Amino acid sequence: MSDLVTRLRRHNWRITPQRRVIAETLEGSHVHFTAEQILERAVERMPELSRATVYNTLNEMVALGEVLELTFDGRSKRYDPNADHEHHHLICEGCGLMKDVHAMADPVDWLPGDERHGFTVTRASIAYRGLCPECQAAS
Amino acid sequence: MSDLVTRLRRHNWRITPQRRVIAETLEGSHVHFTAEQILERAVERMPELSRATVYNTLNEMVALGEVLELTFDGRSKRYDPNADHEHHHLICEGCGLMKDVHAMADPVDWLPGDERHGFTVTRASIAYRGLCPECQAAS
DNA sequence: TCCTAGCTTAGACTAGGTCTAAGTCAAGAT
DNA sequence: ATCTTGACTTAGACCTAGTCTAAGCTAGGA
Ligand SMILES: [Mn+2]
Ligand SMILES: [Mn+2]
Ligand SMILES: [Zn+2]
Ligand SMILES: [Zn+2]
Repeated sequence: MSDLVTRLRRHNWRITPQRRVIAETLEGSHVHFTAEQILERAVERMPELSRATVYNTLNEMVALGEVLELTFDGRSKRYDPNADHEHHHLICEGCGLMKDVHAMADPVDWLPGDERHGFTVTRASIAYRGLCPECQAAS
Repeated sequence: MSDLVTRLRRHNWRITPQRRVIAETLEGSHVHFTAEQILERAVERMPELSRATVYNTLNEMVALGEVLELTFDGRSKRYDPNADHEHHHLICEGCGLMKDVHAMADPVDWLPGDERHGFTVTRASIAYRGLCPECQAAS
């Protein structure tokens, strides 16, 4: 019983076998998988699982606010089960490696009122970029 | 003579008629266009301009560091000629409207050393999200 | 003038993601 | 227990952003 499944259950959202496998595949990892990677892994446990269900399910979990959708490169979206812990990301520009990081301040507090253009600002995420140790050595 | 063209000239990079039209199309706007929008507009001035040249040219300007590539949604990339002024973005979750904003501090300073995982951190960008005045009224 | 490297082109191609139409399933009503 | 109905799943067609290819075009240097 994964923590993500527990959180999903609270939204009286039907936990079908397919949805459970997808959620457990996401939760089991400490990385940020693409939809295709999730399909690839989930299919090992449920071979008849379809691509459409993976995409539908991920989109629903994002809509419920229990999974984050990350789009740092222009390539595939990545899915992050860690939606209940505020955090940011550190991305290697060499190899794409992505780490969770925690900043010392909430960036929303650093946006002055006259820079808000009348918006209601609900959240902010920081993308830190640099080179990981391996890519530093390689260059 | 646009400011972006002036900056590009410094990299001894051939300013062909196509590249000039693309750069001026980008520069002339205060918004964040997609490649297709740039093609659409540039073609009004140079009808034989090709899609491939627009993509090649945008990628080169990004590689030169004179244009920023923004990927906030999982859809098309957006191009920002304002690469010489450090800034962040405020995005409406309702309609996608994107505004430039300036924070009161550099987020790199808020990332403690023990959160850097051995990376060299070179830059950080903040994506603020919320609802624009129009989308607030509509909801 | 000729050569060469770089630039541009049309259009084929790829990959990520969405949509459709048909079939399956499961919770609540009877 | 069976029925009903809406929700869920499926295969595969489809869409769109972006890349690649092969051929032709340019411009600057020898
Ligand atoms: Mn994360
Ligand atoms: Mn901008
Ligand atoms: Zn790296
Ligand atoms: Zn809006």
